[in-house]
Amino acid sequence: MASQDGVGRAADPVVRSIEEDIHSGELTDGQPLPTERHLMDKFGVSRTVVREAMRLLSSRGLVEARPRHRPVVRKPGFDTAVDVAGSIVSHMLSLPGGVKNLFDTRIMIEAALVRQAATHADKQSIVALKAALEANEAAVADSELFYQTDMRFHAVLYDIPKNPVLPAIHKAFTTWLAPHWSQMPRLPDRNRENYRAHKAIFEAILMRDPDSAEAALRDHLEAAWSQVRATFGDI
Amino acid sequence: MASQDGVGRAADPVVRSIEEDIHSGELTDGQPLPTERHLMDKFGVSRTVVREAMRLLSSRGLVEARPRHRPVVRKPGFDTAVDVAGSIVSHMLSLPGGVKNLFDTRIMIEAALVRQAATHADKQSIVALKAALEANEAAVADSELFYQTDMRFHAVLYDIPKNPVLPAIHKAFTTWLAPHWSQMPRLPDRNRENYRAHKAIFEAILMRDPDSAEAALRDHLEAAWSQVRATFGDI
DNA sequence: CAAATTTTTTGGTATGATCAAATCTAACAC
DNA sequence: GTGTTAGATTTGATCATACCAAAAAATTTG
Repeated sequence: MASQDGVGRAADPVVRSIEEDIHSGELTDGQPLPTERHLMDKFGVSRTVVREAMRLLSSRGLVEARPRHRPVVRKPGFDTAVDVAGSIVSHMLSLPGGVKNLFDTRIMIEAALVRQAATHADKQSIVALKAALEANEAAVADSELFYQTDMRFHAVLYDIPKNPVLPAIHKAFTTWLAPHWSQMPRLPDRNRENYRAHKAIFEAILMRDPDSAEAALRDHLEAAWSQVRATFGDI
Repeated sequence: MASQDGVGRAADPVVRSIEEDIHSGELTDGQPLPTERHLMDKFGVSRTVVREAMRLLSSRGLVEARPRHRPVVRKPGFDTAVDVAGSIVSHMLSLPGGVKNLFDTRIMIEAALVRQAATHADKQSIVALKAALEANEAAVADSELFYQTDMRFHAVLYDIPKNPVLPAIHKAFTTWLAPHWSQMPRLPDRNRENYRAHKAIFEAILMRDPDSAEAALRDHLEAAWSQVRATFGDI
């Protein structure tokens, strides 16, 4: 709830104006904003306020403010929201059970995805999934590459419904869970096991069998979780 | 992606320190932060930097900075992340298809939820769901109350897995989609129709039949979507 | 014309001042 | 003793100015 407190900040009008310009396309993606000194002229405020406005905009993901550079306009996508929420989530992941809760959510969503894939995936998606699976198989010996193809395989699942929200969710899961994953020991045996799990999922989708697909996916991710648990203990 | 650019901001150490204090419980929830002048003393930086740090913290949801008040520590929950991401998402919802994509995501997730409810819901959850359903029925004549009990019914679905991430997701959906929903005409007939849909979902869960539950839920939400569409046209 | 160098611009930070809202303090009435 | 209120003080918000170092632009140089 955005609680208004009677008085607004002086930076507010500046933010709103720039927000509108971005929204209306006046300021387009990648374009640098006017200089701070120019903006203080334009809005008749001090530089303090201009900088305050910049920071508000950047916290909303509308501009990207690299330290000593001109702020750059950035029209947000769903994944920008993930970026912004990231720092908060990472705080919560350190709470007891935080990672587990997030991982369970991932299992639930991917279970839904594979069901959807099994019932509705079009030919093109199946092809993409098959390609990802083969790349995964080819990478069994190279753990780093396997990690990437593993992520890619799951990413394809999120692409299947052709809903841009879902890839953003996938990005959220990977970036938020990665710290706990990337420290895990990588073993070819384990890679092979994971590849087989992917293959089982793929085949269930191919057979248009949502129940098997979901079961295979759950097996896979729950096994992955117990691996994590074995590595880190209770988290 | 948190792109590091060689040089860090001077506010960074301040942010990190306070972040840690909040995290470690040194600064507890609801407690006001030290004054700006005190902080500049403590960290040996100018007030500019202290204020910059405050802005960063508040953009991360770790402190709540009401305009003329002392910033207040706020230990973030998953729903804080929703708050922070909110302004971005609302920007994107105005893009063509934005609302539809979000709504489709909601359908997918709730479909997964009712499946889960049908297979794993414990007795207590069933009771809660039944209570929500009855409240919903009792409110058919009062559209405003019906709206609330409707939301409540769905909220119970998100509570069933006892995973705090899910209620946060529900909050996200409701707050982000509410603007489009709340303008809809409320009619007792429509309420009754929605109640019947809820009842069908509940009964399928009671029968431990995930397929029927999912089907009933999809019917329900897709009908709701076509109502929205009939009201607003293509969005 | 391209590369290196100088100049100008611009963002980051520090200081100090002013103002109004909050907060604290103390006098005061009941 | 308690609650209220007027006054003093603190404190956040904003402004103005200055300085520095990095970036960008302009200029010289090979």
